[in-house]
Amino acid sequence: MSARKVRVRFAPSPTGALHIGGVRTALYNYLFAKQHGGDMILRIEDTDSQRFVPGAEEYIIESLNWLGIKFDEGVGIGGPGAPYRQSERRDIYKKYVQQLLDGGRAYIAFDTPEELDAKRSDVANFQYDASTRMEMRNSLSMPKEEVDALIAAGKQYVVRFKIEPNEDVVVNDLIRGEVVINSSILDDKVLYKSADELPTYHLANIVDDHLMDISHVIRGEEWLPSAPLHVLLYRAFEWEAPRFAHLPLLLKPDGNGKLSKRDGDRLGFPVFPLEWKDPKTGDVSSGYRESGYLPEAVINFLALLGWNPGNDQEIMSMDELIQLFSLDRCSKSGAKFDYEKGKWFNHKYIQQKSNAELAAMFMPVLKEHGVEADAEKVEAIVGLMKERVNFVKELWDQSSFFFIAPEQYDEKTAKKRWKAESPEQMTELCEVLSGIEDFSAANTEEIVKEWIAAKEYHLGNIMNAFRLAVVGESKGPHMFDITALIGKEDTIARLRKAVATIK
RNA sequence: GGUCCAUUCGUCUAUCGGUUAGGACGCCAGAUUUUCAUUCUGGAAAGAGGGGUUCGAUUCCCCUAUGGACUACCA
Repeated sequence: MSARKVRVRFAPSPTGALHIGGVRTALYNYLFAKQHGGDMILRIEDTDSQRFVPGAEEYIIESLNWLGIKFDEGVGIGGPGAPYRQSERRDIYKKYVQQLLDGGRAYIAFDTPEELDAKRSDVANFQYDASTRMEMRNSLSMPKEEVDALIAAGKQYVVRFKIEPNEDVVVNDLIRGEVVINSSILDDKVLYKSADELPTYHLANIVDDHLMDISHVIRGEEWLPSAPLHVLLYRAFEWEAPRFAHLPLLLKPDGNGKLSKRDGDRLGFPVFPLEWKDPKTGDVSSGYRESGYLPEAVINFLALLGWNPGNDQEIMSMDELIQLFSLDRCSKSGAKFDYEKGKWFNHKYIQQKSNAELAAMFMPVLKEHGVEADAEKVEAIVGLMKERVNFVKELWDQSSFFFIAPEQYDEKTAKKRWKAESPEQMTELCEVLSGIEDFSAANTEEIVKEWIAAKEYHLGNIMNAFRLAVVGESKGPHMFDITALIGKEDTIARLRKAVATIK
């Protein structure tokens, strides 16, 4: 391998929200670049003016920013290769298109899209290539004067790459090894359209990767079939081609096929990093961020979908991933998207957060429920409850009773735990509690247990009824941790209310 | 239809010719617990099929099957 400096790019098209598979591609590029001390470039491939969606570019940048995937050069940052938006590079492409034309490696074609459609429905498996191009309307089949006249008359045309047939083109893929495709199955790809004076993806991509000195092209497997075309293009320009690595696809969790936005809607999980509102339809799609995912968890989860470090380690920070990542440990086959495992990763990362950090994230949720609580109390509660949840917002379901006294009591639990003697015992318990000075968990527990022992009550019966009265159902952490947090007054009030209410 | 890529527990995957085929998620069971969770322990669960090569194939080769991607003046 050449000693070229590692430079990779993530080159999305601003046609909508960034798909989670695209995020993974960006991540692998990033990990690879950083591991080799190389550069990561963000290029926006907006050569299709038809499909441009306003806001998409900003969305992409914000998403990657949230996830901690950083760029060294590109749109929004600048750099020696600027501009990084392909629509701003028209003149550059024109020059290279002309070079191909002058060298006889490409030609001008006048066939309209309608004519081609007609031809395709007419002739089965029609392909615009060496076997058919002389029958078409182009600068190869027509006299030069006619071509010039048509152009002078303002007739729209495209420039097609002239592919020589019957040649085995070898793509050396870092993940898949040698992939050989015969050039005869390739068509004379359109490289440039006079209508909008823009190149198509293939030309723009090759020119930019060359000009930006990209050393490795790491992209989705959907590009593998066109990789030979790209190799041929590099050869036509006499440029050194970058190394290629085609990543396996992210598949639907159930059934088969590529993971799509629809699957997320259908199965109820996000396929986009951030919430996205389609400017045309107004449809809103959920995002990982809004669903309560920690960026670290999304990164870790995605990293392991198609790659592994070769041992049993699963929890890895971005820095560790950068250390451990390698293209030759990427799998070749597609990975079904396992949303359940994603949740588990989030659970793991929540456990790693400090109580203060978690409390800060929980505060807005409390506010939504109309609860005002001081940070210290929330921190303590979060510390008690975090191991039970996958998401910060689940904290509310688990711990709302800390903030709001139960309005009603779970029927099943009441039936099972509230005995005939419970009202009397709970009233007695109120007396015991009211006499306690130090209401800390340890002290309260000691005194209450002494009382239970002295009275020879059944510990389980007392505690379960106590819990029902304070929490409203049969759940929650250690009882005395709860009472210490809600305080003596509230504890007693809840007990009295339960005695008056539960039958 | 054509071309290319792929194929180990339900899912993500380990294994670079010799293993009781390992781990994780999920699932089930048990233990712990004043409840619910958590946690811990255990369990069920896999080499698509057929041919070769080899003393020996999950591993290498071929065929078949299945899945996927691509096959635009989209990326």
